[in-house]
Amino acid sequence: MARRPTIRDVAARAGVHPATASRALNPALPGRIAEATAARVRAAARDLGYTPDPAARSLRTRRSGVVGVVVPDLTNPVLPPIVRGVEETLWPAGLACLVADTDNDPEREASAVAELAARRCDGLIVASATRDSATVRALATGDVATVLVTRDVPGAGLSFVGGDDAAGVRAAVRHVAELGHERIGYVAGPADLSTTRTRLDALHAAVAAAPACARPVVRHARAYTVAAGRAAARRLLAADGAVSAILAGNDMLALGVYEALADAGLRCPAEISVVGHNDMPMVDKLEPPLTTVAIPQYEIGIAAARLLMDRLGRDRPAERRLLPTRLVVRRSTAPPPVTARAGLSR
Amino acid sequence: MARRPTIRDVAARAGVHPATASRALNPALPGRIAEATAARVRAAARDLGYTPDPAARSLRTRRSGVVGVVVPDLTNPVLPPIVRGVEETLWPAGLACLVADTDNDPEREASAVAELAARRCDGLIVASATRDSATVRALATGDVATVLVTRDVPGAGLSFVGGDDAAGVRAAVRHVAELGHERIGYVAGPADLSTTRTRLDALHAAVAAAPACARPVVRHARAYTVAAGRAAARRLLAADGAVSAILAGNDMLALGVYEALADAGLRCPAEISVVGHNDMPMVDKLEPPLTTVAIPQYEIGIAAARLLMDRLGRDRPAERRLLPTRLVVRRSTAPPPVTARAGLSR
DNA sequence: GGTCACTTGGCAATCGATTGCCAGGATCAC
DNA sequence: GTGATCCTGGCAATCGATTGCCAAGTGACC
Repeated sequence: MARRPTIRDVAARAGVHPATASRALNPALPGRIAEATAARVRAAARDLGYTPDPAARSLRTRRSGVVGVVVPDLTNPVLPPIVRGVEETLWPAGLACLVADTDNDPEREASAVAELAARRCDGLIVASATRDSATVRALATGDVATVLVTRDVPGAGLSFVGGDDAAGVRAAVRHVAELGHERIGYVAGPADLSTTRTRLDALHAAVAAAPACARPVVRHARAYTVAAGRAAARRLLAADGAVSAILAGNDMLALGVYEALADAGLRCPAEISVVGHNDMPMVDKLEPPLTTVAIPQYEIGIAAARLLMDRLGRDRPAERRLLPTRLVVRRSTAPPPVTARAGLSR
Repeated sequence: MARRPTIRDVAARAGVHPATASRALNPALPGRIAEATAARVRAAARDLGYTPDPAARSLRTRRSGVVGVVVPDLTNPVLPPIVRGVEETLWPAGLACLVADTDNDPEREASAVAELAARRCDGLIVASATRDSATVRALATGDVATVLVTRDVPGAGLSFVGGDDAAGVRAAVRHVAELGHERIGYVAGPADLSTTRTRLDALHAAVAAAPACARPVVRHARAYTVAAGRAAARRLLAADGAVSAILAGNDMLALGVYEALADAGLRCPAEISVVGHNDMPMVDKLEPPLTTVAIPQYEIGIAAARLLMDRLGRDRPAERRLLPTRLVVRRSTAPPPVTARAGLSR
């Protein structure tokens, strides 16, 4: 049966040396081969349906044309748009995406990165990093270009692309403050993620900047899940029954807050307002539709891929890019009740 | 700077020939090399941090250790769990996943498959196939092992893994029939997808088998999207104002049905019941929570990966596997209203 | 007419691992 | 003691594309 054509077959058909054929087919070598010859080679390649063997090519060139994408959990609705952005930017540049899921497990992250390195990926896009990930930190000194997405590792000196969470949180706080809320609760995510830290810091700063607002009441959830959000929101409500607005570290947690409110018999937004973060699909269809901070996931993916490509080959300094976020006001936020539950505890 | 160690370095350190080192490291060659020697080689490899160069290996072995995964749209919540299942099954077997998104575009599907073939993928998992996809049909005669997921190409002779949609639809019809619904509407997906056909055929059969039921009223949506579902549901309601239950080809369409009902001022489930298909994340949090047919997405991914691995190398006949589906009854279904809207048109 | 520069294309080495074949030595049986 | 058999490990070819170097050919210019 017909073996795949090689460059020698193409060369033979075009009546030239394989080296000539190789050069004729390489667009990076303009004018290196006479146009007439190059055209003959291209025609031969087309007739034969020739595609260069990537194994042979990368053996010689030391580049694989493959980028590893490490995600914490593809099932998390935030990630697919990012991966799509990455993938759609990389394909046209001749780069393919190897996707590895870590399930938020540091060990699996380590083995995924090791496996990806063993496969000689040209670059890595990592969305799974915890703030102290030794695995990721080690990448900074390695020879494979790396871009972090969404989750940063402070001080590691790696490039990073994410949404401008701080601005989003500021907008959210301003929004509820303008509605008249003075006692604000915050359900934060797990402390080992940079997103948690960024959002929490921004929250404190923004609340401090709102003259009428009391110090926010903060509780950490153990994970960015609905169940953890519910538990944290319960603890928060138990700690301070006077909060009239709860912001959540992300939409999953906000869903948990919804459940905790239902458990406590509190109506949203009549009695308590809720704000999420990320603008996951479908949160506009909840009851009530969730007010949340939208982050440009797809664009983040694109930007990460571009940044990575910039860094391939050349040795450029790490770069940080924050893309604009936007507060999407829906119906989970409203002015605080006049019959002041808040008043009780004053 | 230190170049990556090669098998020659390992061999030199262990005091053996590279060929011996290669064999010592190959677990498929048990006893080919004396255990003492093999241990020495393994130790050397470990000390040096040796990992074989995949390019060199696959150049020689003609296998890349890479599987292409072609999805129609990663953003569709049905797909991530499938991809995870595939990926988590393939990694431990030493296979990596190249993911390509086609955005439901036949041209992009064709170029993705071509690109994946050019990269010498060992196998392909395709979730994007339309019933008549020439691209996919051509894979049946090619030399790369292929497994279709979720969407089949009838008569192509390719392996297929999906949910048992027909059983799911039968259960859904039985459910609404038992609730007392007699006039059933169906918002079907686009006709060029096998899932649409399977589900629609099952619907007709199941309704015909329910003695009390009239012929179902069917309208096709142009795509599996909320907007298309809404438009189709409107047409359906306009065509027959007497339906008391609407089944949808998938949950996206069901969301569209919800919107169309809201537009028409009809309450669900009091006036009209709705059933979806797929059990997407979050549909349990809609108002009302959606009754739908759950398909085992993650398991489908796993099964597809297993099937593919079975077919790698050996030339096995195509195989079809349907995994059990399950009707999840929530609150979007209820008995039809007694004040018979239906009665009006009788 | 001669020299020089430039263009074009060929030669052969190279990337790193795998594997068919072979040889030396040990083991065993007769 | 001799021959057959097995075990172990080495030799070298091979996979297919790329690229540094070189040589032949072409044209220009003085």
